[in-house]
Formats: sequence, C-alpha cells, structure tokens
Amino acid sequence: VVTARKVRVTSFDVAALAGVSQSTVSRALSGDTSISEATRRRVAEAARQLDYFGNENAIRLRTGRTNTLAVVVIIREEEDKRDVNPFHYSLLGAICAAASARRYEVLVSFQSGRETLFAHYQDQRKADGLIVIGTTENRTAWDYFHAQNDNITWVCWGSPFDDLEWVRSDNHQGGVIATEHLVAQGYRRILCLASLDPQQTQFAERYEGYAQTMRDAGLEPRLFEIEDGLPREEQGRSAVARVLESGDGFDAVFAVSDLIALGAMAELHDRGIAVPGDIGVVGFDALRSGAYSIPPLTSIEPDFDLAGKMLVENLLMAIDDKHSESHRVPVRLLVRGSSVRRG
Amino acid sequence: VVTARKVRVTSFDVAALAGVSQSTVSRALSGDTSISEATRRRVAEAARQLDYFGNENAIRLRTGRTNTLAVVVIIREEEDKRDVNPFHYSLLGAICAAASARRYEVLVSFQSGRETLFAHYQDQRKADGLIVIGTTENRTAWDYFHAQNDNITWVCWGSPFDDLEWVRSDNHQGGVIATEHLVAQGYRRILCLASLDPQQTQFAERYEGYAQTMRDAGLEPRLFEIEDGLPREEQGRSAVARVLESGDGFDAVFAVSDLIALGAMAELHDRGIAVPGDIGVVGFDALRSGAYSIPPLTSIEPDFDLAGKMLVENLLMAIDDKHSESHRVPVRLLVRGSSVRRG
DNA sequence: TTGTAAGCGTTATCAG
DNA sequence: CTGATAACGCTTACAA
Repeated sequence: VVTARKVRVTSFDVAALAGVSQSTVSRALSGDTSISEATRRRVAEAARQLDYFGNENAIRLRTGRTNTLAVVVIIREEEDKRDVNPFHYSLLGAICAAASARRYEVLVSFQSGRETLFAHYQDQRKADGLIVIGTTENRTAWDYFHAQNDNITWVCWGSPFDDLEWVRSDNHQGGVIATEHLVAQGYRRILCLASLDPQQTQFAERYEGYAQTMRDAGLEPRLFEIEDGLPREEQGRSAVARVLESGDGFDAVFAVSDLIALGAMAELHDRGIAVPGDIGVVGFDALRSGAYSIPPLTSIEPDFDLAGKMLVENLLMAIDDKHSESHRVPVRLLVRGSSVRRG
Repeated sequence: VVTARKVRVTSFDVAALAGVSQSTVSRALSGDTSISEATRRRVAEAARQLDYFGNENAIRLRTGRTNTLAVVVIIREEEDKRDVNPFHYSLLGAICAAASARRYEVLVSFQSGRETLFAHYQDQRKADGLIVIGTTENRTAWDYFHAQNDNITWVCWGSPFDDLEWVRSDNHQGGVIATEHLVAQGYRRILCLASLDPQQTQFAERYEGYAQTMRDAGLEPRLFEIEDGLPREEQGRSAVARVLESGDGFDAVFAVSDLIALGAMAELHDRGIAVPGDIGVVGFDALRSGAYSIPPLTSIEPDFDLAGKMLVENLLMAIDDKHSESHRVPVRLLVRGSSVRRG
C-alpha cells in the first residue's frame, strides 16, 4: 500500500477558489485590516476547504524573521542522556512552554565536545536568537559560546561567566532560607558542603547566603569543600565520610546541590546515623529524586516555570534590541522529611 | 552601547570575491563534482573570509526539504514540567543526539490539551516528519495524532494504538528477566503490580512476560491491579497496603514501573518491612531516582540510546518511503540493591 | 479595498 | 567545467 502524499496547496490555489488575487489571500489570512470582511470570509473558507497552510520557508525568506528560538543544552562530554541534570530537562520543558505561549518554535540540540559545538543558528537564519543552558562544568563549551558573544543574540543559564546576559536562581536567598530553616528546627552545628571554585558561581552564592545567616544567628559558618572531579553523589558521600573521620561534630548539613545531599544521606544511612534525628539535611534544586529518598529530602526549589519564561522573555527583548531587568529567579523552601525533627 | 548586528552576506558576495558566478558558488559549496578543485578552493576561501553561511530558508524553499524532524512530547494536561516522566526526557535527549548524527535539526514541543495540540509541521514545511513520544495516558492527545495518521509521516513511542508505526521496549522480555532474577534470588511468592488496561499495552506486555516465567518455573502468577487515576507512587503505596491488609502472603514484588516500585518500597519501609530481606522488589525503566532510594531499586533498563536511534532511523526510512523492520528495543537487568538477598 | 509586480537567497535546468 | 536564468511561495510597495 502506497501512502497517498498530500498535494501541495499554495496561496495561488486558494486565490483561484476564492476568486481573488494571490496577494489578497496573503493579506486576508494575515489579518490585514484593509481587507473587507466579506472577502476575508471567502478566503478563509477557501483556505479551509483546501486545507491550506502557509509555507513557512517562503514566509521566513520573505520576512526575514524565523519565529524560532534555538535552545542549546550543554552537557558533559560523552555524558549519558540519563545522567543529564534533571533540572536542565525541566528547564528545557519550561522554555518550550514559554516559547510556545509567545508563538515561537523551539529548535533543540544537546552539545558537548568540539564535534557538536555549534552556534550559527542566526547565520543560517534558522533562529532569531539562542538560549544556552546546562552544566557549568563543561568549560570548553562555555568558552566556545562566550567567544561568539558578538555574533549572537542570546541569554544563558548556568554559564560560569558574569559578562553575559544571564538568568539565575536567587542562590544567595536560597542559602539564607535553607539555613534559617535548619536553625529554626533547632540545629546549631550546621555544615555547608560546597565548592568555592569561581567557575561554580552558583555554589559560592549559596554558600554566602548560608554563611551570612549563620553569622547573623551568632553561629560559626563551617565550609566543607567537596572534591573536584567526582560525580555529585560521590562528592556528598566522601565529604560526609571525611567529616566524620575528622571528628568535628555537626548536627546538620546544607548541601549546595540535591545530588550531593543524596550522597551525603546515603553515607549517613550506611553508617547508621539517623536523618533527621541525629543529622538534619537540606539540599538545593528540589529534584524529584529527593522525593523518593528515605527520608525525603528537604530542598530549595527555584520557580523554574518562571525561569523558562524569563529566559524566553529576556531573549525576545534582546532580539528587539530592548533591555531586560529581571535576572534572578525566586526560590522557596520545600520542606520534606530530612530536616524536620519530630517533636 | 548598541550591538553591531552582523551584515548579511549572500552567495553573491562570495561569488564577487571569488571571481565566479553565484551558481558556481552554490555548486562548489554543496560539493558538486563538476567543479574544478582550484575553483572549489577559491570559493571555499572566499566563503571563509566573509564568514558566509547559506540561508536555510532559501535552501529549504528551493529544495523542498527541511532536514528537520519535529518531536512532540505528550504530557498530561496541566502537568508540571518536573513531573514529566524522566524516561521521556532521556528519550528526547537520545532522539536529539541521533538526529544530530544524521545532520537533522530537531524542533521540540510539549503538548497536552486542545489548545496545544498541533500536528501540521509538514503542512507548514517546518519538518520532514514527526516523532511523537510521551505518556500513554493522555488519550485526547493520542486520538488527535491518530486522526492525522494519513496526513503525516511519523513514528511514535508510547501510543496506546497498535495500528501505527511504533517503537517500543521489549516489554515481554523485560517481564521475563525481572521474574527470572527474582526466582534465582530465591523468591517464590512473587506478586506483579500492574494494570491490564488495554490502553497501557506496555504494562500488559510486562505482566505477560512475568506470568509466563512464573508458570514455567512452576509458580503461580499473581496479578495485583493498581488503582486508576492516582499518581504512580501512590498506586504502589496503596497496592502494597491493600495486599498486606488482605493477608495474602508474598515475598517479592515485580512492579511494571519504577515509580510504582518506589511507592511500594516507601510503604513497606513505613510499615517496618525490610527490603530486600523480607520482600524483594524489581521495577521497570531504570530511572535515576531508583539509584538514590534505600535500598537502590533493581530495575529493567531499556537501551534508550538505541531507542532514540531507532525512532530517528525508522522515521527517516518512512520519509524515504521505505519500510523499517526493527521496532523492539532490547532491555537488560540492572541489579541494584532491592532484589539481592544477602548471601 | 484590491490587483500587479518585485524580490527574499537559494538550487537546478539548459546552454556553451 | 561554468554562466545565465527560471523557479520555489510568499510579503509588500506601488498603482488603481
């Protein structure tokens, strides 16, 4: 059986059926106000009958606008698609929804190494602008996009650079409310598992919020640096192991990422230390994985629907040569079980 | 500061610089064999100097091919982007990678309710074909695409229909190896948490693999139907609660989805029942969330890199009016902790 | 309010 | 091997 391919119907066919010129069809369908209501209806009916859709390539060639945004997700080299930070997937979904609400299409690509790096969507007239999101850790990729800065219209999430148009979580505030919560729960000797690596700006910002809140509460901030180069959960595991072996007492942990927190909890569990009874734990990003851990992980949750929206809106403004002001995405405390002392 | 927008350079500019005609530029750059090596080099050098990129809209208009695939992710109505099955996100990533390897662009949209449903990518010449993936449960959405079957070139994953071009996990085989594993671990009174709802074909297939293996091992298959309409983890929780209250003894659970399995484990934990000591548990899909549960969840893992590749390859064949044969994605057993009796 | 015609930037046909 | 030239299917002056 051969599938009958649909015939191509153009605005000329619609014009013929409606008994008008082709340019009238174009105007009628695009809502040009100079067209009479009667004509518009006749054209619309003809278009409906013929199942007519405008050829987007012709439209774009003629108008010079693509009504498309390119979204690049930066991942680690050779990274398994299952290991991509779930936060970035959710953000991708939010971006698609926000773009769709503005009637924009979204072109997606996952990029990691030299082979895959590509920024010329505007040069090829495939998109009007670019949203780049993803892991801060792939420095090669960010350097590549940073170097293209003058040639592209873009907004990014997760870049290690400050001299770009970015949108970010309110990381400082997240550190503040996480710490305030632990203090309110009665924890006092609160440790922060973080990295002050200047490339991981977001971690340093979260630590700062923590440290300031500790000092404000008359407590001593204690930073415990995670080891570089390990998977996040291993970083959490090893950090807890090292703290315990050092003999420094602590009764709570604020980890700057959920995966680190989950690793820390696993290590505590293996050693028979109760969470939240002996040690309270709070993470960051509110991954779904944290909902299934035992106990469920308390975390800081960015409003990432808003994050997607801000990325899209700010990009659209940049495309229009306008300036945008909002760059910080609000966060809120999501209390699950790992930080709540019974009683 | 006004950003200097890049000037548009066309093949005419390249032609002028290289001292050839515009059509020669086109041929040289597209690798036409009739062009002399000397000319090709001159043209390539001119293009490089001018930072020339072909206007894709003109190319597509002229050639009629878009070199773009549209990917539609079907989600539940009003579903939070964080609640989207992580498996579908990973699959999306794998599809993007596979398409990219074939030099295709990917246009992504998340669709749920009437407002967002849209299948006319080919009519608008935005894409050469369509991949539809996502939750079986949004019947409205699948009905919509099913109705478009004659007008679109597409391949799907997760559809409740059998009369379409689909790619699926080898669900039956997954049920078999999950059950064989539990039996090998010494479990005998193995329960299957599933739904035989004909809309959830994949669940019924997994159950069949389980049931057959049980019978082959001289054991009695025991189906415990999950309740409709609840979130997956609640289905797992309530199923375990009801089984326990019924007093029917069991020593293991094969849940047809990881989220159901995680819910079941949470309920067992709350009731002080040890996994895997008292009860062994195996899930399906190998979500990352299962790696962080306590104990980590044993699961059946589809090769979803291959899944993405098969979807893309099969679609490209369909676009070429060719027939594809491979539709089943192989699965493997991923042993984590929840099914391993300490020896 | 509508029609005519130019042109967006390519590829492809046809000569030479 | 290379150069004219005619589309591809629209939008948008400019005319009427």
